[in-house]
Amino acid sequence: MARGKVQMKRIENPVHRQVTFCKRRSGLLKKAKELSVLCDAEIGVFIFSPHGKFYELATNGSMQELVERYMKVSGGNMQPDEQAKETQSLDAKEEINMLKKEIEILQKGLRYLVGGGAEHSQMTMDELLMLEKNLEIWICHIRSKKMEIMSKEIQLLKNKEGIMKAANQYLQDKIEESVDFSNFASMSPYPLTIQNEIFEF
Amino acid sequence: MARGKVQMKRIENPVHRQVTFCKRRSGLLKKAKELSVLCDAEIGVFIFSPHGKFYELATNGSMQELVERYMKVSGGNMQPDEQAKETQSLDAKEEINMLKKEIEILQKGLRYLVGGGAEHSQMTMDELLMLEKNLEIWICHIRSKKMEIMSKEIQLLKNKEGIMKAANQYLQDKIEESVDFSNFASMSPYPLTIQNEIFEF
DNA sequence: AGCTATTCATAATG
DNA sequence: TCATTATGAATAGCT
Repeated sequence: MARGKVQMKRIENPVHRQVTFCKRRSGLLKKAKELSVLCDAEIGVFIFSPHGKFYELATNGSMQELVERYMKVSGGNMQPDEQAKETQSLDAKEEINMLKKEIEILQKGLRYLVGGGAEHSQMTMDELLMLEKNLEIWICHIRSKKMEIMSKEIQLLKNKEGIMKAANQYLQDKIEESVDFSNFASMSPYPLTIQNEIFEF
Repeated sequence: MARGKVQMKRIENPVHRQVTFCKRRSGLLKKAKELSVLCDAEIGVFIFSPHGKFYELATNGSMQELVERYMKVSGGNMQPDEQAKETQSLDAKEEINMLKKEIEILQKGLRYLVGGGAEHSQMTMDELLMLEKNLEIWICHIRSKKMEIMSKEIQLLKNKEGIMKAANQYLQDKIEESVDFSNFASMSPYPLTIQNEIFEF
């Protein structure tokens, strides 16, 4: 340009840089307008100054329209973030509805259950019957669970008993053996205390 | 420009227009790049040709970033739709979190109260006993509530019965009176049907 | 900000 | 589409 060609690199002198920014910015915007008018094109320009100031030109009046059009055109190229936000918005709504439904159900159940005396003052006879039935069912579940646990414990104890008996027999045999061998008959009368030490019950 | 000043209006000749569009477009993008480099600015340019073709320049590489930055900067001017979507997204997230928390609490309560059939697989015997006891207490509450309701209904019916009896008596007396007075003895045998019309049961 | 010398962009043309 | 060129436009450096 005039009075000396400029190097295509950042102007280090801040004053120069600022001045040039001003001048060229207006030049750019003017050129953009001209192109728009002459060639019937729609043009949008963003300019962010190094100091964060923002300038824009939108030849059709609304930058939003341009941005939206840009979104459409770049379409599939929509950045993951943006696209995510888009679908997320829908997902969120669905999720909220789901959660609300779930809460409603839970609350109904809780209200039903917890009501505990005062709450079911407004419940109808039918609702009370239903609730009673449900509670009875749950009690059945609980009792069967209890039975299950107890059965397991019984089985476990039976197994232990079997093992203990076998061990007991084994020890008794040994003692009898040793009595025969060394003639210490006084060691045999207490086999049951020995097994406890072995199996750590 | 060269060889004749141009009128600042749409170039009607389509060939000229297309040529000018090409040249000026590249010129504009060049200027934009220069401004960006010289002045350390970030610049984005959209160009939509009249035929729908799309050209863009983003000095920092990503038009998306610029668009997002534009969104931020234009902030308050953000179009209702966009802004709504934005806040909606945040609101939705918050709401989801709230709802999830609520569900968690409710589930905890329900799990504690109900055990829900399968849920108490990990419950201890003590917990099961506690739960069973609670459920039995609730059933008691419900049954007493049922009794209460039934008592009230019985009382109500008894009251009605009393009223009906009194009414019946009253009517019978009247009829007897009228029999005495007008000698229509045939009207007295059906006092019970009359009371139904009066009390609308 | 305004000026001017100079470079740049580009309209017209081949 | 590409190259050339004459000319208007843009602007760097200065005040």
